[in-house]
Amino acid sequence: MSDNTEFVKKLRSVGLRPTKQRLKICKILFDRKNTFHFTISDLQKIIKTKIEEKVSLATIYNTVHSFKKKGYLKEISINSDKSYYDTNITNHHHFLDEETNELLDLDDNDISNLKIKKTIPGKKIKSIEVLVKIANNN
Amino acid sequence: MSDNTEFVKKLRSVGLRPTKQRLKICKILFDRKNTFHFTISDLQKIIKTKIEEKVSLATIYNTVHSFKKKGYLKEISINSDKSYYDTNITNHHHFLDEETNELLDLDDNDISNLKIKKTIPGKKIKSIEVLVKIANNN
DNA sequence: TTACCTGCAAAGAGTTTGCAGGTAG
DNA sequence: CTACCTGCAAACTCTTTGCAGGTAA
Repeated sequence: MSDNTEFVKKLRSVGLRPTKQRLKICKILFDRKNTFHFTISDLQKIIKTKIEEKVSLATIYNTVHSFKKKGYLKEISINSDKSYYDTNITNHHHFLDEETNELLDLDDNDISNLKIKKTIPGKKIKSIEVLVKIANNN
Repeated sequence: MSDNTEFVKKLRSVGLRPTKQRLKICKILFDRKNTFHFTISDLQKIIKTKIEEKVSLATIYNTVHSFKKKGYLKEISINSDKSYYDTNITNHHHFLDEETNELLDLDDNDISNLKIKKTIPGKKIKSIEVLVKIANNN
């Protein structure tokens, strides 16, 4: 937390200079126990609320994109007007609550051994993402 | 084809009047053997190319949304700047080729019996969508 | 000092909406 | 005739880009 060394290393490893704006973004994204699902505007609101200083949209996009490229953030495949990101970069899937639009993690082993039986010549599988849409039980 | 009766019925069943613009959209969407994955702008281009007459964007959006609401089209969950739709409304999944950005159908039984072991109290599963990202084999 | 970064504002892309004239029933 | 529909353009939202001043190394 007060130890920014880890965040400085993280930023350098993606080729970004550790500026104070980026360190704040790091703190919000990575200084937490639980998985965090967010959109860019969620992140912007949190920065505005929790932190005395403003960080411009351009900087937020740029930083999030760099983390995503390096694999420190995952982009979640749901159809939405916005892009959703996830700080949980392990192999896992999602519930999407259609009522509240909330995302919930679904562990890889909460799914019976998922296997794709069809193959495409000359192509290999890069990732498998499962989205389970849920709604109220009535 | 020359028999529009089916399309007229389809349009009425979603609460839309069978206008000539909408019948053209129907012809493109539903008068085909194979599944059709498209974006609104794909559809617009096809209309412009194959059909002598112009159909406005507003009409295309409105018609596609009505079909989707009624379940005659499925929206595919991928993260993209655009929305993708699918004329295959059976239970199935997709390959997404990361090289070409093309979508390919993946039959439900091309996936080993998919089962979600985790449940959320008070919620039930509405749908399960699997997206398999593929890329060149090198 | 140099290369990179920031904030701002403008520009882009996809989608939605308001409205005046047109058409199905 | 009435309600609904069409095309157009403007408006909106999210995202990207250009640029002038600022900062890390």
